[in-house]
Amino acid sequence: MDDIDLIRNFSRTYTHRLGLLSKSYLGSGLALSEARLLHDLDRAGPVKARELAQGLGLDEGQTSRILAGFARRGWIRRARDEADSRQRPLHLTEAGRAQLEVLRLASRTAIAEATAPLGAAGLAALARVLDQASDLLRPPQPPLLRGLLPGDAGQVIARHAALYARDEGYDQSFEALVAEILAAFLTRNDTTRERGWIAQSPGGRMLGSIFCMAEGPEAPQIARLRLFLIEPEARGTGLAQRMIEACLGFATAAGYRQMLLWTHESHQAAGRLYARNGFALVASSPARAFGREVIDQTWQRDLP
Amino acid sequence: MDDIDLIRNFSRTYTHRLGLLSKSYLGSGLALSEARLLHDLDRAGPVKARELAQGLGLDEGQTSRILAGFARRGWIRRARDEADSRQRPLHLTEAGRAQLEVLRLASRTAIAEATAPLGAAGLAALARVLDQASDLLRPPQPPLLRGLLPGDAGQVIARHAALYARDEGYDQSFEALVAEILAAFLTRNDTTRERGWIAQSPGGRMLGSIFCMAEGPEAPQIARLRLFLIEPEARGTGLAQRMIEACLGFATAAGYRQMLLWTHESHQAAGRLYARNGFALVASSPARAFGREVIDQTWQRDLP
DNA sequence: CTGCAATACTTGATTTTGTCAAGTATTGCA
DNA sequence: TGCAATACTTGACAAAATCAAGTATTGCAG
Repeated sequence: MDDIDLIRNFSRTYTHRLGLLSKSYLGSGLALSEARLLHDLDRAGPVKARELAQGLGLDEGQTSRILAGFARRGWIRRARDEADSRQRPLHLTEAGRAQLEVLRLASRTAIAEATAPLGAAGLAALARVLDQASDLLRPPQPPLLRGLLPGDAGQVIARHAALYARDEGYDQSFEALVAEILAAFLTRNDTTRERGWIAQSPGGRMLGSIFCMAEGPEAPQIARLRLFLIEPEARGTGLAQRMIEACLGFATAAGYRQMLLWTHESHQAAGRLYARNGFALVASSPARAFGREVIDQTWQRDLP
Repeated sequence: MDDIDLIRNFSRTYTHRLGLLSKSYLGSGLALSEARLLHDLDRAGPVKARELAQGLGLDEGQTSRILAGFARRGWIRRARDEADSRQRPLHLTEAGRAQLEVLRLASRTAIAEATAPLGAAGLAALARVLDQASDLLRPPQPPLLRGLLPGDAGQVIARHAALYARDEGYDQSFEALVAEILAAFLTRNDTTRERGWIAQSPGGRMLGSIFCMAEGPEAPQIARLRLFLIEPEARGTGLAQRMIEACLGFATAAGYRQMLLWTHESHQAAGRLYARNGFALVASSPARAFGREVIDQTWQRDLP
């Protein structure tokens, strides 16, 4: 079962269990197309009929008839455009908004009934998962950089372990190492000298992580960039650059004079990124780590 | 935005971006209902028309007409039931299966086109997320207990941290502690004396965890049950009992004579579970931990 | 400034699909 | 034996979608 079959499979399960996709609106006397149209009318400014039709993939003729019905029922006002009187910019009236609320309640009831067997916790889990799907389906928005919340460290560990196991064949000792690094970071809790960032999509999916950590009490002027990871689907979007800038900026402000980082030769895209940001390769040595032969690299740059 | 609004929101986004729910089948000349019906006909044994109609929420009359069309095109055979000649048990023919494959390819192409803007990694992420949703929507299947895979330890940490922060207000020192415990467990990698189990749904969602760990070299006969957590939506299903049995069974087989565990007074359901499984409360003391006042409990039982 | 293509929407004709109610044949059972 | 229930079909109709042609208006090339 590949990715596309999984999606097909979901579509079937979903329409089966939540048949409301096509019917729930009958309770309020509106057809699905009418409901979708009414929903799309709910904007700040005026809308053009053609835009609506194209946005929903509806026939223009059908759209025209449905809109006529809305106007008859007083749900929309059709103005006349001063500059171009072919257009009839549409506005939802108060009555239209009220109808939209009726619709919303009907659809909520239908969903609540259809998901009743899941229980409250199951519903919450479903909502969380579907919200992530919505987030993926939306046109990509610039990610947010934020500090760590409960559970983030665990997720950073999980994603490091899963991706490095898949792409590099690392064994579980790598997951142990990452867990140790993060456990120590959280325990020190030195918020003035150390910081972690999570990149997240507007919908809350974790897209990556980066950490600035102190090298240690014996080298107070040296910071280390660690646990820099970006999810595959967020690579090549300029996010990496933003994250590294946040990290360098913090390290500089915190008074460090130098930053180190450790990576592997095989991460070539990462290497180019470090080079572009003023890092230089200062050491390189073959090593056996996490069940694999790798070539360790140490990069370094001075901070302003 | 509550759970139900998130689901509503997903429905809209999904139908908008993957409008194929209603149309893609036109490429193959079949209406949505026809496609769904054909799909549901694909079973080992014979099917009754009424079952199909009810399963899909279709009108029986409509179903009858569509099935007549299928028979005309040679996609199904309508037998006559020996015992009850009112029924006409349905079988998909080879031609019917071929048509189903045509449909499958058309729908795959449509999904591939609609998801093209996501890229391969985005598609994989979407498929992973929607597969979890399918899993939640399916009637619950008995969970699986399995060993740890890469990323599991991280997820165990994340879920402990997130749930205890939400329900008990624990701060990040708790996440650090869990990460430390797991890092040490993975590093020891003592597979004969220690083991962790992940409970997962058939679709792969993590539903819980439990670990049997050695108390330490100074007490070789004592095992400790740790990191026992069950996701809210999987509570009250008997899963906890299965997990504790797996853990006790392993500890006994590994030669331990006694098992300890540590919990808090506020976890009353857990306390009852431990009592039912032969544990006795041996110590109880107020403590300040993870930013909260709690009452620590130690439970203990002998192993056979 | 004229005429023709393009735009924004409407209307009509037709097909497709869904719905409701009545119809046939058969079974089970009091 | 007869009557309700079951399994499916058919007819009549309504709703929705589709295709094509229609009106009014605008923009712009010549």
